[in-house]
Amino acid sequence: MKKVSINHFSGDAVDLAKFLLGKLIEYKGHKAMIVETEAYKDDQASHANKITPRSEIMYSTHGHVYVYLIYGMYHCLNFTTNKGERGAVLIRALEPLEGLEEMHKRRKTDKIHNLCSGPGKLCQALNITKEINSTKIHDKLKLYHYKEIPEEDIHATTRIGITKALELPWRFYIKKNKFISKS
DNA sequence: TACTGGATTCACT
DNA sequence: GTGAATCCAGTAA
Repeated sequence: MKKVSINHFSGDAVDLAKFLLGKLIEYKGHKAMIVETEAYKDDQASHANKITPRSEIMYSTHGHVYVYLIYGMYHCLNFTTNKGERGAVLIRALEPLEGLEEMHKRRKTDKIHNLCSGPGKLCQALNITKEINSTKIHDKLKLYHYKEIPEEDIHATTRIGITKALELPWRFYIKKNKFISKS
């Protein structure tokens, strides 16, 4: 399998969000395909809106892993992008491929579609924690080309920005994929 | 130093 | 459909 080049992470977050669909994540012996993503850049509701020690990585790097804790209980996996500008792509759902037994154990469920169908769920299933925050892609978490997703199979949704009349962020998912999140 | 609230999930009704 | 769990980054003082 061919590694995804870091060069892909120097462009716009929206482009990257779309590009990442169908790519394969390998981490700690687990393999899973990305089926749902969300792009963040100028949205007031996102960490990308302001430079802080936590979000600094989104300004200063591209092609890095950005993991943070939400609601005190769940981790969210992001990739930084947009060289020279703020931006990140949140991974919202995965299709599990290998390492399912451990995923079931961690998630405490026997339903396969409940393993990685949400940002918090997939981090729990793959044991992704802040331990890999700010590491480079391919350093600990690896990313490979896996499946080409035709344009017509990609669904894009928008959300109106909180204070700006911008349609941000852009959420992308693979149509008819049973592993996408419900929300 | 203290307070506030969130890029979520799950149990319960 | 609603609310609780839970903790730390960000902010104000």
